[in-house]
Amino acid sequence: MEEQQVGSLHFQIDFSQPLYEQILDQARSAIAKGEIALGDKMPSVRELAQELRMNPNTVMRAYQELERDGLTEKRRGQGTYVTSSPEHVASFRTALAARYIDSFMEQMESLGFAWEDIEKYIHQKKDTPLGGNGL
Amino acid sequence: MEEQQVGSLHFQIDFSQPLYEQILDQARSAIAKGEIALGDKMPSVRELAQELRMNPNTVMRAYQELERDGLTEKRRGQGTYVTSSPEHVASFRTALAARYIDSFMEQMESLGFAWEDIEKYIHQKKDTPLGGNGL
Amino acid sequence: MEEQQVGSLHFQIDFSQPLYEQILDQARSAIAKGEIALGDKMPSVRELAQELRMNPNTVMRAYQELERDGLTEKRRGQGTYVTSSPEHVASFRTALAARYIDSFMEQMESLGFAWEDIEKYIHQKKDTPLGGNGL
Amino acid sequence: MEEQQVGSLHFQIDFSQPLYEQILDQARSAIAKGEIALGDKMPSVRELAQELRMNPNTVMRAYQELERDGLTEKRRGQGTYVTSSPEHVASFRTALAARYIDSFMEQMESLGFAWEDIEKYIHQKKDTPLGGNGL
DNA sequence: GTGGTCTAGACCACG
DNA sequence: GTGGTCTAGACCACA
Repeated sequence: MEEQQVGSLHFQIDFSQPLYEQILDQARSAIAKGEIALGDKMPSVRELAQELRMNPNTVMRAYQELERDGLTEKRRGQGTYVTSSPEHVASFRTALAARYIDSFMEQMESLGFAWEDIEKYIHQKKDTPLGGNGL
Repeated sequence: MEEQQVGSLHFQIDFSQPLYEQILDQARSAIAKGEIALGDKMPSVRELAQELRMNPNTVMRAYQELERDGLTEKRRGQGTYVTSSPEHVASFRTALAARYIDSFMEQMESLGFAWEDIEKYIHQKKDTPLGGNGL
Repeated sequence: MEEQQVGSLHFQIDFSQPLYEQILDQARSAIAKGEIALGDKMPSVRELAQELRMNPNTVMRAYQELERDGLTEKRRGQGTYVTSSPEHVASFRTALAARYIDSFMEQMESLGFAWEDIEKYIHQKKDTPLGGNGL
Repeated sequence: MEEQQVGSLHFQIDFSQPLYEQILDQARSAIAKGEIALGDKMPSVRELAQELRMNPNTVMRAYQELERDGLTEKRRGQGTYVTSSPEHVASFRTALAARYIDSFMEQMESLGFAWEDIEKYIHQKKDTPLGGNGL
């Protein structure tokens, strides 16, 4: 469980998931939450790879995905920049949230939980761990 | 996207995930939802492999995980049976649901959504797909 | 977890071990502890198989082992009898105990525990579960 | 009865038990005893398979169990490493020892030996093999 | 290079 | 018949 600060970005890496995926998720999160400002320069692939002690290919793969997401853009000879379009970020955020929700609902449904069960759980929230009857 | 009925179990297999994982998930689901009754015999490894047109080893791997989950039990020379303990099933179900919920909440949090946002979404849901303002 | 009383013998069978092995172990135990008297008649293979709802072959296999152990003897046309020689039982008991002890010590040694650790544990016995420093 | 040195690990394989189980037991032992240091790299699946002249799948199965025990951790594309958490090792060691002890006590009890008999035996031990009177 | 998944097919123990 | 172990060898994802 490594923790690294690189510019305004903060990374926390372990070995339980693919490394490129962790970079990707955490960069997405930083952009979605505005922890790194629109239009800002991302660390270079090389720099980030060095800081995180990874192979540059691993970082590059994450950066490619970010660009495909529309969250970053490469500028020739200058590096990678966070998009300056708030719309891009917003639409990405809702699209990803939708995917998360769908997949979550599918999982819960496969265990026989209905919307109501989950809703009930959300109302209880952190106060009580999973109870007995249903959820 | 294959669909197969094997005894009281229904399988739908594609190539987007490991095969043994799909068998595992769908068998878990069938047991958790009571689609296959407690104490019932599961299809034999060979039979299921043949029906799903896959290698017996692949099916066996899924069956081993099911047993580790406490959802099934092997009887030498007789076959694989669903546990007859409702407690095992219930505790497995809540434990897995808890994992799903935690991981989902973490994902949503990483996009900057709070409990309230999700709650709000659930209240709208199904009627309206993902909206524009936040979620 | 089935429980069955057959004559003076008591069996408790589950599916976590080979069935013939459970019969064997429990019959050995009954003879070693004198729960069935020297010279007594054992249940017939058929009878025991019926009571335990097993294949007679399974029971037979256990009976063959018992005879190899010198704990029982077949009498033509009469059935299987517990040996009437206390020496046979005693020597079997010590030999088997020796095997158990050797194998146990090997296991504990493989985890880096020495005689002294085990001795210490035995002195504490059931009072305290496994503690922190060493054992 | 093969003997093989692989890195800092020593393996001794025969055909009396499943091969993967022997690898598992001996690797557990090496880790529990500190014969391989915390955080060290294990031999790769392929390397060990080649040295022990067995199929990589067989080695992999043992490695999967080791990871489930919390004794090792896989790092994608890098290899398998011994956990660097002494707590994991310690808790595994005591848990396994407890299982060994319980099962041993049950065996001895089934032969009619009590705690005191075993204690007595331990006090004699090594000097004298199994005696005649009781144990 | 690493581990992970999968297939095809053999042989074994158990009932 | 059941599940369990093992081999040989392919192909994939990740670093």
